[in-house]
Amino acid sequence: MGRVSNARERLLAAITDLMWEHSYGAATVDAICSKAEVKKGSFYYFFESKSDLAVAALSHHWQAARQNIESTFDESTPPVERFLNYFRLIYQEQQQCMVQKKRTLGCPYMTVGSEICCQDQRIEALVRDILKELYGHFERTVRDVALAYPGAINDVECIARCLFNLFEGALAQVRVHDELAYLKPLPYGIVQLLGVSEQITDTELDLYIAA
Amino acid sequence: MGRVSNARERLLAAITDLMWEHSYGAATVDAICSKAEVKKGSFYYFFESKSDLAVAALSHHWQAARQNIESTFDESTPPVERFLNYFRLIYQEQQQCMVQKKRTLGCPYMTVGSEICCQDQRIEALVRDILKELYGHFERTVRDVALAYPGAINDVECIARCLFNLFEGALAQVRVHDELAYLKPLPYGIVQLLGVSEQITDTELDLYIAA
DNA sequence: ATTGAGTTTTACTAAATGGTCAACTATATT
DNA sequence: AATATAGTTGACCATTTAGTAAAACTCAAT
Repeated sequence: MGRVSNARERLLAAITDLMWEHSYGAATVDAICSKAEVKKGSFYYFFESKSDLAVAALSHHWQAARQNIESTFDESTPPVERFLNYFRLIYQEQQQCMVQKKRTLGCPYMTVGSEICCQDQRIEALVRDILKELYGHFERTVRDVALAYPGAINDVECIARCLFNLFEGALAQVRVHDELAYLKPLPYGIVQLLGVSEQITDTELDLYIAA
Repeated sequence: MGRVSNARERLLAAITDLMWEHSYGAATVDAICSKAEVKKGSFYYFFESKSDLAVAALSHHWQAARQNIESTFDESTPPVERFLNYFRLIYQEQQQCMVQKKRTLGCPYMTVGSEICCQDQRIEALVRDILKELYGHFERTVRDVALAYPGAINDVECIARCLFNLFEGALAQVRVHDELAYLKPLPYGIVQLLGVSEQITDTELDLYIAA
């Protein structure tokens, strides 16, 4: 009973956009409300605080992204390809930002996490969990590469962390410079770090970069 | 004539600390003033605006860091060692943060840049310039590695960008997780990306990681 | 000791901030 | 049609925000 509303969803979308396009600090309650076309009273009907909304929004965003990521890192795909496909996913996401927001935006979790990590403990904890879960896919996949190409990798965790850093670093660069091109070196870096550069031809790799 | 004052320097130090330890948004004029023990009137005597102070502070911080970085990347050092020494520099800096600020803080330029890149054009432009200058050292050094180990590297720029991403990614992780350990995989990643892992023994590498 | 530039201080503003509340409205169920 | 319930509204509040104005003070050189 009572009336129904999608204001909650509009608020989640609004703060996600504002945090990603600008920053958590720049996403004021007024700005969120006007973007979501929701009055402030309704804001506080659905959420206890701005920090609360941010947690819900990041969580929601991650839930949505998860499906895509899980299928990308599915074990049915050969492990090196999983990373190259994940690269393509990232590349396309940033391309879409370019079209929709006229800007590249980088990784929303890392961006918000880096801004907020000394301010809001709940957001900090959530971002850490998200990044750890994402990293988990990296480590598992590197382990599969180690099985597929014996001798190529001697320290799985070390290589997995390097790959993760490579991705996050590239996304940070892309955001700051607003330049998609900063992603292009990734496929080369991936095969080099995985020690499989001899197993994969340059033309195979170019398919991913051109994407 | 007139008196001399170090209030300007105290303000530079205060905003640098606040931006790095928290964020640009969290560094309010009042917070800066109280940290610097300077009254607001004096603030606006020395700087036109908060954004002005931020530009001056980042610039000042970079000028100070530059000397250390330039000597680390000096051509008198063998090129692979330059990267490993730069890693050590970074590691020690973060270690120092841990002692002085009870927290790791990551890369101040990337952190501020990522927060502010869609808000303040002057800060954005400055951060881009700083990051580009730092990247320049990477590219030059990779070029020297390519000369020293012929055949190891076929695309200098690509590898240089990957190394830079690796560093910045690791620093972002270190900041978000407040964990120095996230830096440890870097030396392995460096030699792997440079394709010189066969030229360098694991024990040699461990010297850098243990540092 | 006077000068005058350099610096500090206090008190102020106008706008923006996060947040509250009681009254109101729409709607699904009975 | 009545009613309970879910959602909406706009006016309001205290606080914090960046920034201003100008008087008061301090010190080095004359």
